[in-house]
Amino acid sequence: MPFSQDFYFQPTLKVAEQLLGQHLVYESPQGLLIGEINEVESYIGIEDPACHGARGKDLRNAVLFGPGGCAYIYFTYGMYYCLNAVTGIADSPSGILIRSIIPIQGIEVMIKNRHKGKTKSIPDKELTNGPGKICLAYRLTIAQNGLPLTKPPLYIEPSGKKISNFERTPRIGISKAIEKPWRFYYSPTNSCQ
DNA sequence: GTAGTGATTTTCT
DNA sequence: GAAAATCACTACA
Repeated sequence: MPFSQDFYFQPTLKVAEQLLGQHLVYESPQGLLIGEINEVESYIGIEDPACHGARGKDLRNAVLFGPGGCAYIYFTYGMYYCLNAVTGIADSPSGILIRSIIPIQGIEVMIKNRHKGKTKSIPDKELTNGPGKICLAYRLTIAQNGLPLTKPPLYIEPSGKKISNFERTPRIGISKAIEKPWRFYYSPTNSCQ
Protein backbone atom coordinates (compact mmCIF):
# COMPACT_ATOMS: atom_id res chain seq x y z
CA MET A 1 0.00 0.00 0.00
CA PRO A 2 1.42 3.38 -0.99
CA PHE A 3 1.36 6.26 1.47
CA SER A 4 -1.99 8.05 1.40
CA GLN A 5 -2.28 11.70 0.56
CA ASP A 6 -2.62 12.53 4.26
CA PHE A 7 0.99 11.54 4.71
CA TYR A 8 2.07 14.45 2.51
CA PHE A 9 -0.05 16.95 4.45
CA GLN A 10 2.27 16.72 7.43
CA PRO A 11 4.90 19.42 7.92
CA THR A 12 7.46 19.14 5.12
CA LEU A 13 10.45 18.43 7.36
CA LYS A 14 8.53 15.64 9.04
CA VAL A 15 7.64 14.07 5.72
CA ALA A 16 11.23 14.36 4.53
CA GLU A 17 12.50 12.61 7.63
CA GLN A 18 9.98 9.81 7.25
CA LEU A 19 10.70 9.30 3.56
CA LEU A 20 14.18 8.04 4.40
CA GLY A 21 14.34 4.28 3.99
CA GLN A 22 11.04 4.02 2.10
CA HIS A 23 10.60 2.61 -1.37
CA LEU A 24 10.22 4.63 -4.55
CA VAL A 25 8.29 2.37 -6.92
CA TYR A 26 7.70 2.89 -10.62
CA GLU A 27 5.77 0.43 -12.73
CA SER A 28 7.51 1.38 -15.93
CA PRO A 29 6.84 0.03 -19.42
CA GLN A 30 10.21 -1.68 -19.06
CA GLY A 31 9.30 -3.45 -15.84
CA LEU A 32 9.01 -2.85 -12.12
CA LEU A 33 11.59 -0.47 -10.66
CA ILE A 34 12.14 -0.13 -6.92
CA GLY A 35 14.68 1.88 -4.98
CA GLU A 36 15.18 2.74 -1.33
CA ILE A 37 15.29 6.48 -0.62
CA ASN A 38 18.41 7.43 1.29
CA GLU A 39 18.80 11.13 0.60
CA VAL A 40 16.26 13.96 0.37
CA GLU A 41 16.13 17.75 0.58
CA SER A 42 13.23 19.92 1.73
CA TYR A 43 12.07 23.05 -0.04
CA ILE A 44 9.58 24.90 2.04
CA GLY A 45 7.21 27.54 0.78
CA ILE A 46 7.59 31.14 -0.23
CA GLU A 47 9.78 31.92 2.77
CA ASP A 48 12.49 29.65 1.44
CA PRO A 49 14.47 31.62 -1.17
CA ALA A 50 15.93 28.43 -2.63
CA CYS A 51 12.48 27.01 -3.31
CA HIS A 52 11.19 27.21 -6.86
CA GLY A 53 7.92 28.51 -5.49
CA ALA A 54 9.48 31.46 -3.65
CA ARG A 55 9.26 33.82 -6.59
CA GLY A 56 5.63 33.10 -7.30
CA LYS A 57 3.69 30.67 -9.37
CA ASP A 58 4.65 30.12 -12.99
CA LEU A 59 4.27 27.50 -15.63
CA ARG A 60 7.22 25.44 -14.51
CA ASN A 61 6.42 25.14 -10.80
CA ALA A 62 2.62 24.95 -11.01
CA VAL A 63 2.56 21.42 -9.59
CA LEU A 64 4.50 22.57 -6.55
CA PHE A 65 1.61 24.89 -5.76
CA GLY A 66 -0.85 22.01 -5.88
CA PRO A 67 -1.81 19.82 -2.92
CA GLY A 68 0.62 17.28 -1.47
CA GLY A 69 1.08 13.80 -2.82
CA CYS A 70 2.04 14.67 -6.38
CA ALA A 71 5.30 14.28 -8.28
CA TYR A 72 6.94 17.54 -9.29
CA ILE A 73 9.45 16.87 -12.01
CA TYR A 74 11.38 19.76 -13.48
CA PHE A 75 14.02 20.23 -16.08
CA THR A 76 17.32 21.79 -15.13
CA TYR A 77 20.77 22.58 -16.46
CA GLY A 78 19.55 21.93 -19.96
CA MET A 79 20.05 18.19 -19.60
CA TYR A 80 18.57 16.75 -16.45
CA TYR A 81 15.29 16.16 -14.67
CA CYS A 82 14.78 16.11 -10.91
CA LEU A 83 12.02 14.38 -8.96
CA ASN A 84 10.22 15.97 -6.02
CA ALA A 85 7.38 14.86 -3.76
CA VAL A 86 4.98 17.76 -3.24
CA THR A 87 3.88 18.34 0.36
CA GLY A 88 1.39 20.59 2.12
CA ILE A 89 -1.95 21.98 1.09
CA ALA A 90 -2.71 23.75 -2.20
CA ASP A 91 -1.04 27.15 -2.65
CA SER A 92 1.73 26.24 -0.23
CA PRO A 93 4.67 25.56 -2.55
CA SER A 94 6.58 22.98 -0.56
CA GLY A 95 8.23 19.81 -1.70
CA ILE A 96 10.93 17.27 -1.14
CA LEU A 97 13.68 16.65 -3.66
CA ILE A 98 14.59 12.98 -3.93
CA ARG A 99 18.36 13.16 -4.27
CA SER A 100 19.46 9.57 -3.95
CA ILE A 101 18.10 6.04 -3.85
CA ILE A 102 19.52 2.54 -3.60
CA PRO A 103 18.44 0.24 -6.46
CA ILE A 104 16.48 -2.78 -5.21
CA GLN A 105 14.57 -4.10 -8.18
CA GLY A 106 14.93 -3.57 -11.92
CA ILE A 107 18.64 -2.90 -11.72
CA GLU A 108 19.18 -4.30 -15.20
CA VAL A 109 16.76 -1.76 -16.63
CA MET A 110 18.37 1.10 -14.70
CA ILE A 111 21.78 0.15 -16.00
CA LYS A 112 20.45 0.05 -19.52
CA ASN A 113 18.80 3.46 -19.18
CA ARG A 114 21.83 5.04 -17.58
CA HIS A 115 24.30 3.70 -20.10
CA LYS A 116 22.58 5.26 -23.06
CA GLY A 117 25.02 7.42 -24.97
CA LYS A 118 27.87 6.50 -22.69
CA THR A 119 30.92 4.41 -23.28
CA LYS A 120 32.23 3.88 -19.78
CA SER A 121 30.49 1.45 -17.45
CA ILE A 122 28.80 2.79 -14.36
CA PRO A 123 29.37 1.19 -10.95
CA ASP A 124 26.15 -0.01 -9.28
CA LYS A 125 26.67 2.46 -6.47
CA GLU A 126 26.50 5.41 -8.83
CA LEU A 127 23.41 4.28 -10.71
CA THR A 128 20.97 6.46 -8.79
CA ASN A 129 22.99 8.48 -6.28
CA GLY A 130 21.93 11.89 -7.63
CA PRO A 131 18.67 13.59 -8.55
CA GLY A 132 19.46 13.70 -12.25
CA LYS A 133 20.60 10.10 -12.23
CA ILE A 134 17.40 8.83 -10.64
CA CYS A 135 15.31 10.33 -13.40
CA LEU A 136 17.60 8.88 -16.04
CA ALA A 137 17.49 5.43 -14.47
CA TYR A 138 13.69 5.53 -14.00
CA ARG A 139 13.19 7.29 -17.32
CA LEU A 140 11.23 10.05 -15.65
CA THR A 141 10.70 13.19 -17.70
CA ILE A 142 8.41 16.17 -17.85
CA ALA A 143 5.84 13.70 -19.18
CA GLN A 144 5.46 12.31 -15.65
CA ASN A 145 5.17 15.75 -14.04
CA GLY A 146 2.13 16.01 -11.79
CA LEU A 147 1.48 12.28 -11.42
CA PRO A 148 0.02 11.34 -8.02
CA LEU A 149 2.46 9.52 -5.73
CA THR A 150 -0.36 7.72 -3.98
CA LYS A 151 -1.12 5.08 -6.60
CA PRO A 152 0.46 3.26 -9.55
CA PRO A 153 2.36 3.59 -11.75
CA LEU A 154 4.50 5.91 -9.62
CA TYR A 155 4.33 5.85 -5.84
CA ILE A 156 6.18 5.70 -2.54
CA GLU A 157 5.39 2.94 -0.07
CA PRO A 158 6.58 1.96 3.40
CA SER A 159 9.47 -0.46 3.48
CA GLY A 160 8.99 -1.44 7.06
CA LYS A 161 12.36 0.09 7.79
CA LYS A 162 12.78 2.85 10.26
CA ILE A 163 15.79 5.10 9.90
CA SER A 164 17.01 6.70 13.07
CA ASN A 165 20.68 7.28 12.37
CA PHE A 166 20.55 9.94 9.70
CA GLU A 167 22.40 13.19 9.27
CA ARG A 168 21.11 16.70 8.68
CA THR A 169 23.27 18.86 6.47
CA PRO A 170 22.93 22.02 4.37
CA ARG A 171 21.43 21.55 0.94
CA ILE A 172 23.51 21.00 -2.14
CA GLY A 173 23.76 22.77 -5.47
CA ILE A 174 21.92 25.92 -4.43
CA SER A 175 23.15 29.47 -3.90
CA LYS A 176 20.49 30.79 -1.53
CA ALA A 177 19.66 29.89 2.06
CA ILE A 178 22.65 27.59 2.14
CA GLU A 179 22.67 27.66 5.93
CA LYS A 180 19.41 25.76 6.30
CA PRO A 181 20.11 22.13 7.33
CA TRP A 182 17.26 20.69 5.33
CA ARG A 183 19.08 17.83 3.65
CA PHE A 184 18.54 14.41 5.20
CA TYR A 185 20.92 11.60 4.51
CA TYR A 186 21.90 8.21 5.81
CA SER A 187 24.55 5.73 4.83
CA PRO A 188 22.82 2.75 3.23
CA THR A 189 25.07 0.02 4.53
CA ASN A 190 28.65 -0.18 5.41
CA SER A 191 30.70 2.21 3.56
CA CYS A 192 31.71 5.54 2.66
CA GLN A 193 30.92 9.03 1.50
C1' DG B 1 42.54 11.40 -5.37
C1' DT B 2 40.92 16.23 -5.89
C1' DA B 3 39.81 20.26 -8.72
C1' DG B 4 38.05 22.48 -12.56
C1' DT B 5 34.95 22.92 -16.59
C1' DG B 6 31.85 21.93 -20.71
C1' DA B 7 27.28 20.22 -22.09
C1' DT B 8 22.63 22.07 -23.19
C1' DT B 9 17.90 24.33 -22.84
C1' DT B 10 14.25 26.35 -20.32
C1' DT B 11 12.77 30.22 -17.96
C1' DC B 12 13.11 34.59 -16.03
C1' DT B 13 15.08 39.50 -15.81
C1' DG C 1 21.56 37.80 -21.77
C1' DA C 2 22.20 35.07 -17.48
C1' DA C 3 21.37 31.56 -14.25
C1' DA C 4 19.86 27.11 -13.03
C1' DA C 5 17.80 22.06 -6.75
C1' DT C 6 23.48 18.41 -12.29
C1' DC C 7 26.62 15.19 -14.22
C1' DA C 8 30.73 13.33 -16.30
C1' DC C 9 34.94 13.99 -18.19
C1' DT C 10 39.67 15.89 -18.24
C1' DA C 11 43.83 17.70 -16.10
C1' DC C 12 46.93 17.80 -12.70
C1' DA C 13 49.09 16.56 -7.97
